[in-house]
Amino acid sequence: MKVDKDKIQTCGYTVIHQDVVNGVSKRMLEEETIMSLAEFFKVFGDPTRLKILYALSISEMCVCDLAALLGMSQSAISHQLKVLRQSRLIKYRRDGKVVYYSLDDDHIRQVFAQGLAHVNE
Amino acid sequence: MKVDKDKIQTCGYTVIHQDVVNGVSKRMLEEETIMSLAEFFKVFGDPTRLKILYALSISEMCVCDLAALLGMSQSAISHQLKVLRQSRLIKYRRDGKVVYYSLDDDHIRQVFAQGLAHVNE
DNA sequence: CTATCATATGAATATGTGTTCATGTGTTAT
DNA sequence: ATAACACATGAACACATATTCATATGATAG
Repeated sequence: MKVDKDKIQTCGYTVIHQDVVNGVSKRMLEEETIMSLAEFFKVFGDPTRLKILYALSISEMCVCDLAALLGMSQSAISHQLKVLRQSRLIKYRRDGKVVYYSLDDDHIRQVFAQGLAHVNE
Repeated sequence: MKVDKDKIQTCGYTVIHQDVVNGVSKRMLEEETIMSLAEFFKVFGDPTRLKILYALSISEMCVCDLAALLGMSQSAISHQLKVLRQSRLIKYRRDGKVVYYSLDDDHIRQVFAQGLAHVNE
C-alpha cells in the first residue's frame, strides 16, 4: 500500500486528461435529469410493454383483448399497464366493466419510430 | 372446473372485441423486431450508461477519465463500455496504453434529445 | 526482462424486475 | 342480495443485471 505523491486522482485512478474531464463535467446533465431519462427509456426496454405500446398506437384496447393478442395472462398485462400508466405513457377510460387503454401522447410514436430506425440499420 | 361452451377464449379470458384483436394482430411487429427494439432501449435505461453516452456526445474520452468524471470504479465503467460496444453504440481507438471511446452514430444524439424532450414535458 | 500503467474480464453478490398465483375491487345482470 | 365478469394488486418466485473484487491482458518505459 503506497501513497502516491501529487498526482490528481479519483477512485484510485489517475486522470489522464484533466481538461477534458473538467470541460465535460461542466456540461454534464443533472443527476435528476439523468434518472428521469433512465426511467423513461427503461419502460421501453421490455418486450411486453413494447408490444402493448405498439398495439395501442394502432387502436384503443381493453385489458382482456391485449391479453388475448399477446397470449399472456390478464394479470401480467395489468401489471405492465400499471407501469405504463405511472410513466404517463398511456391513459384509460372506463365503460361499464371494461377499461379501455390508449396512448397518452403522440410523442411516443416518434420514440418508437426512432428506435425502429436504429434497429433496422 | 367448468368447461365453457363455444366462447372464443385465450389464456382463459374472453376476447371482447375480436375484430380489434384481429386487426391489430395482422399489423403487429415481428417477435424478432420487438426483441431487438427492447434490447436497444434497455441500454438507454441505465443512469451510468446514459452518463457515458452523454459524455461521449460531448467529447471522445478514455476509460480512466470516464471513471473520474462519474466517480466510479474503472471496472464498472469498463463493464458498461462493453455493453455499449456490443450494442454498437460506441466505437474505440487505441493509442498506446490508452483506449479512447466515442459515439458510433449521430443517431444516438437524436434518441437522447427525444427522451429529454419527453422528460422535460 | 521487469515493472508499471490502462484497460478488460470472470466470478460473486446484491439488487431490481417480470410473471404467476391468489385474492380484492368495482360494475352489471338476474 | 347474489353471481358473474373485467380488471387491479400484493406476495412470492425466478431470472436478469449492475457493481465489486480479484486477476488477466496488452502496451510502454527503464
